[in-house]
Amino acid sequence: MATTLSSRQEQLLEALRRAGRELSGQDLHACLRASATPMGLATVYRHLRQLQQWGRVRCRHLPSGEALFAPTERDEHHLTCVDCGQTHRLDRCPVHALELNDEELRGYLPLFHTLEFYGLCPDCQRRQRRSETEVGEVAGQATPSPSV
Amino acid sequence: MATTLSSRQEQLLEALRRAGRELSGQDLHACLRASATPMGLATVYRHLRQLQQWGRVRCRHLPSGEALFAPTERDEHHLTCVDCGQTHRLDRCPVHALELNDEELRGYLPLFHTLEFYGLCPDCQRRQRRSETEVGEVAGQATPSPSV
DNA sequence: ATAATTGCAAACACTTTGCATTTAT
DNA sequence: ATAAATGCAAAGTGTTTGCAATTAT
Repeated sequence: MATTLSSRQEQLLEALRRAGRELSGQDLHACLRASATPMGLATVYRHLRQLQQWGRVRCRHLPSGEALFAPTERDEHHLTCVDCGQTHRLDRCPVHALELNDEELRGYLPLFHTLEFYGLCPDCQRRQRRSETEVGEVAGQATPSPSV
Repeated sequence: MATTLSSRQEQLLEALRRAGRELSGQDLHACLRASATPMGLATVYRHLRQLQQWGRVRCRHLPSGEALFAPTERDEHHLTCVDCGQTHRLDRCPVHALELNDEELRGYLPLFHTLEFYGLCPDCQRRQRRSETEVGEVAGQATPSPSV
């Protein structure tokens, strides 16, 4: 496993740790362009990719497509509204207890996982309910099964 | 919950069901441009977004950034190599038994979740091991904790 | 007649790449 | 002296948007 990080890579990882929240590539660039050793956008992305391949950085995408990065050493799981995109961090990870068996692992060396819950936030539920009655919704279909 | 799908939306959903695997927006466009009622790329994306907001379609992104869509009625979870991007579908979902408590749910109406495991596939493990000894790796760091 | 849907092409945002320059070995 | 890392700007990719034309109500 590639292990010795370059100073640039340490710099990126440190920025992610300091931020305490997920950052986009552009965020990181903005962060680091101001630093003592400014980093160009291309370099940010080049190292992010490498760090991802080494399993040191994870990346998730919002419904909007925006990619957010975080160090894998920090567990990050979320509850996201499929409508407005608002997300909340989950404090506990319901998967910790779970394991994949050998057959499922297919020889993979597990590094990390992501668990994202999607639903409708209260506001969007209200908004959708409102617009339905306005439009005079007809053909009722079963409420989406709340089997998270 | 918006429920009455337009014929275009049905068409998209049907294509995703028929495919039996995740498709990209471009895939869908390719699929449907040939159909009896060809669909433009913009329309594909417009409806995909709507279907996502309604919780009928889920989307995940490969490490490459490519977005893949599937109907939410089909459970799709994966094991992905962070290095080469190869992914395998998981047959069972280890999360089914789990639930979020009310406090965690924050009033959300749960629609679906995604659970993605990331690691190194056997090939990439070998390749990395090889290149390390070649280069003469020094500063050893703990193997990434296999806590999936 | 009015409103909603569509396709096309242009616009867009984010990411990657080519290449000349700089920095490290 | 040789190789690796960097920044810049250009190119690329997938997705979104503006708008005029079409279709449905």
